[in-house]
Amino acid sequence: MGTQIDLPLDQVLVGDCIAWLKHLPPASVHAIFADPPYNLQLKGTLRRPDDSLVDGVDDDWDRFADLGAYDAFTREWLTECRRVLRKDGTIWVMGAYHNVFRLGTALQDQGYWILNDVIWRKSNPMPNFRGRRFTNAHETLVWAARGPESRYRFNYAAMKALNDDLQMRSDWLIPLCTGGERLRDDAGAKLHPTQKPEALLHRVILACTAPGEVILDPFLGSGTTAAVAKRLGRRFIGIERDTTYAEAARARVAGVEPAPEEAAAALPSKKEQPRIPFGTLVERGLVPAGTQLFDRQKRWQAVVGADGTLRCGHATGSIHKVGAAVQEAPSCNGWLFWHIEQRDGRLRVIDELREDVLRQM
Amino acid sequence: MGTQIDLPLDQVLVGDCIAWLKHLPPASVHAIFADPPYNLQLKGTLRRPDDSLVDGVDDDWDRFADLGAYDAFTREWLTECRRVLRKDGTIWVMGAYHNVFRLGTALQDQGYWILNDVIWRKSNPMPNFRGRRFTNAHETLVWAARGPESRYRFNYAAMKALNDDLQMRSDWLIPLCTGGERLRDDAGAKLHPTQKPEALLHRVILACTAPGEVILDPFLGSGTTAAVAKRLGRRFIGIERDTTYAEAARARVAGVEPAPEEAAAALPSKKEQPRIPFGTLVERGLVPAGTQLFDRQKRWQAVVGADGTLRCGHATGSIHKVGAAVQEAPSCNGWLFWHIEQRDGRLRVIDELREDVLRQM
DNA sequence: CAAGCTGTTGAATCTTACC
DNA sequence: TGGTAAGATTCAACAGCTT
Repeated sequence: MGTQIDLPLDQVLVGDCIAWLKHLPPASVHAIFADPPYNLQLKGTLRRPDDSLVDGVDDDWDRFADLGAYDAFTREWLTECRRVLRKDGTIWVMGAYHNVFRLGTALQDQGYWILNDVIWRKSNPMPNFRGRRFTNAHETLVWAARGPESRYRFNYAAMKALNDDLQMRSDWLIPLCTGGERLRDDAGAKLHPTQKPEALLHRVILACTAPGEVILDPFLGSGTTAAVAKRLGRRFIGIERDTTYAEAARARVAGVEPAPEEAAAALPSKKEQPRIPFGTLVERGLVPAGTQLFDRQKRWQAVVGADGTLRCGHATGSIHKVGAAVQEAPSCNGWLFWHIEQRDGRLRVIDELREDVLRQM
Repeated sequence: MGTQIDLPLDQVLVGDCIAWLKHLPPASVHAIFADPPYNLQLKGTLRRPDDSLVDGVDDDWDRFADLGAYDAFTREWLTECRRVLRKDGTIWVMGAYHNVFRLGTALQDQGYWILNDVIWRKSNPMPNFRGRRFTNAHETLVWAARGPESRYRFNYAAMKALNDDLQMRSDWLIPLCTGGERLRDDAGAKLHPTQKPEALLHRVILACTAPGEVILDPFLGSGTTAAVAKRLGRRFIGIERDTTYAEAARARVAGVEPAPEEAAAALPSKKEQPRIPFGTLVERGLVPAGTQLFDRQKRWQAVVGADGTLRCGHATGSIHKVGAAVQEAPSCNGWLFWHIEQRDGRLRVIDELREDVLRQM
């Protein structure tokens, strides 16, 4: 523990993270959280359907000449991180599909031992405005030990408590950082383009550190890691090369009140009520494509498509839309309107099938 | 399309996938789904998937040699896949944290263009018995085009329909393959250690192929890809080196009943429907020359010319150009902006007239 | 005050057909 | 091949205002 005396604890260091890391003593921090540039490679502009402009990440710090340059940068800071990490420490590295495969490969190549890949599922992601891909609704965190033999810390009980006494899974549902939590400049614009939600860091820090231990963030940005660390009674070392961000992080941390020691345990988790689209019943074979559906009096019949749409004469669309169309009604709850014919000839309302699926989950 | 005659369609090919891929003509398949082995073995050879390797590591294994051998194998079959893939085709590659970073990096290095990483969230994952990690509750699918300029297929409307008229997200909740769907041997043991659920392949195939197109699976295993392809009216090519699995897959496919043709077709998007110029409505008398058009709030009005142009003050041109001009917007979809006044005085959007014409064709 | 309506926004690799 | 024009495309959360 003597080396900790030399550590710049609870400080925001301004400058290049690789240079700063080289100044830190070896095997000195218990955990690292790194949210490096993603190398998004955006081209042109993107507009929403209402013609408003999307404010994409086009900052200089996210531009690299090519994948090779990005890999070289990644391997350099990861090498220094591994030197600085204690033998029993763990590292979190975060990214999206643009860069996360480079990050994971570099971690493995350097001898880190991956423990989990954790999915941050965004409850409110930005949609895909042009309809050319799936909504990119998540980011990935790779959690790794220093090596395969590491006796790392995992606060299993705390994670289970945080998840209503169920084992914490590798997929986490957490909203974007918006509203009052989002730092803003004097003009009311977001201060940092990619500020992470405190809930995410709360879970990360609680999972792999004990109170008083040191967590290092080489890309501190707006200071979420430092703020949550202080609130949870951990020590932090933050490195940030942009002076504006670093200043904002310092001010933010200064305003944080550490939680009472006994309260640093758990926040209530929001229980998730899964929504079952009709298409799910089709995919799972409960209502195969081609099945005929009927209303209760068998006045109408419709055919199920592989994509979960119904077709009845000219009407095509969701179970609700087609139900409304055939009745010439303004709206219709298709779950209660449509039925399948069972083997014994009796009708069964499809809402009961949905309940079967819900029970399985 | 002539090359398709040479393709071994709807067959299960037994043998090494790289050798078989080299025999297939270039640019011949519309989509590829690959669920490769993620085991590494000593001396660089690979064996088939086996649950036992997750944590057990041999003492004398050389980590670099093993990762290198896995990478070499990955790059070899991905190279052949890229040759066989049509210019506008897409590939799905699936893995877990042990191997998916190698897969994604290899894809990018070979020029593939990642479109999404999709998370298969398991509703019923195996718990982590020792409580040393988060429950590993997901696997990752990487979806990629052949290159950044590819004009790939994405059945956006079908995916949206499958999800109750909300954009399909990158996280999919699907149960493990269990119960009656799981293939078993005579002793009742599972036939294949990693049989994928049909619901997963249903969504994959529906997202990126049209009926009649060809999907290739170089690691067919128990044949889920082939079975779902047949049921959805797609053609398949399956490669599997284990004769037991290959035989089981053949028998499984033979028992599959294809869905009716109209059910297998995905909901066509507007882009895929034949284009109706606005002038057609004028020609056919649905919107006679001289008709006045209004926006929804009747803030502007325009007069229809005999050539299908609009005139509104100084602005003259297509319905789109004039719509954009009066709003001073960068662009405008005139079909949804302009309305005609009906006899009862109510407004009707001209897009509905276009749909009437489409139905008559 | 509650309920409802409007406008804004978030790590974005976001079009295609025709000439 | 490139240039131009047609026309397709959004979800959840929050803030601020009206009813």
